[in-house]
Amino acid sequence: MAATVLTILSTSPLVLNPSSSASGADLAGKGWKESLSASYSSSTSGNWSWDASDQSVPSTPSPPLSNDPGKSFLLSSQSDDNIEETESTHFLFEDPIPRKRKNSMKVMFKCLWKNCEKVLSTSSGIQRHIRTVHLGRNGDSDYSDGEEDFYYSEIEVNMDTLSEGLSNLTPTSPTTSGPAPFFPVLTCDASRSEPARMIHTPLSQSAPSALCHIRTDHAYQGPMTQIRTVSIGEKRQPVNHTTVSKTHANTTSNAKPTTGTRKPRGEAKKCRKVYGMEKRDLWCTACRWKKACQRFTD
DNA sequence: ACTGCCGGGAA
DNA sequence: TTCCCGGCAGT
Repeated sequence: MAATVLTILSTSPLVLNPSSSASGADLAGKGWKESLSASYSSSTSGNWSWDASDQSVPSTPSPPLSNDPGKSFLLSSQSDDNIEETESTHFLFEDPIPRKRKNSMKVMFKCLWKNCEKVLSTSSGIQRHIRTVHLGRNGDSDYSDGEEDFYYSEIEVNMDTLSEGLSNLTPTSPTTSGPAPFFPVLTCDASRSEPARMIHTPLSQSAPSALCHIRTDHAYQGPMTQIRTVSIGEKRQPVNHTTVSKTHANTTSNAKPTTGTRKPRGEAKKCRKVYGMEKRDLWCTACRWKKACQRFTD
């Protein structure tokens, strides 16, 4: 039974949903996921959850950018027939664990139950969700026989592309209008053949090239589930936007101990790396002279 | 090994 | 001033 469900889900998650527009509708009626994901941007915790089954159909065109967090919060607290939701909002404002900032990958837990692609931020949350909603167990008891493990998988969602949209305005293509035709600009549109899909969360909107990597840790789910290594978007270095705080911390704590002032080395690709030695004439002059790059500054 | 670039030198 | 490179340091 479980294997069947998993097989169906893992092989054709996209095929399932469009046909189930009716069953998706009652899920969509709750309208909580949008508000939650909307408030994601105002918080670092990222404990949002959304329903990935396609209710993003044009009939619910709620403008994703116009959500103001306050209203969203009201909405989400209003439709709280769900324990997970209150828990999510709880975490949203508590943020007990400082998350690693570095490459802002968020680990989420996705329910694999048929027609329920609920995503929660904690394993206990998803376990409880499965226990109560799908397995029909008592939600109060934390007793778990481990069966829930069959019905969810751990996924990683990359967030830094959110700021990548902003970085379009800034340095990658600087004022010198450097010829940067070598950037692999969005080579993977395959997974986005259906534009309407991407509308329903602000996350996916602001992060069009989000790298979404799904994996599972349950070996007994068989090889089928491992296929879900969907990489939406080119793995590009987020140029420039995270470096500021890092270098700042560096200079304040450690004021040039022994050697001279050596900059911590920015993480932006410079001319040499971008164009390569063979196209050295495309480098900026500074790079040609082995000076600090002027085109791709940090 | 590769990369970024400081320090210094030649033209 | 422009151009180049040795060599150091970070990755």
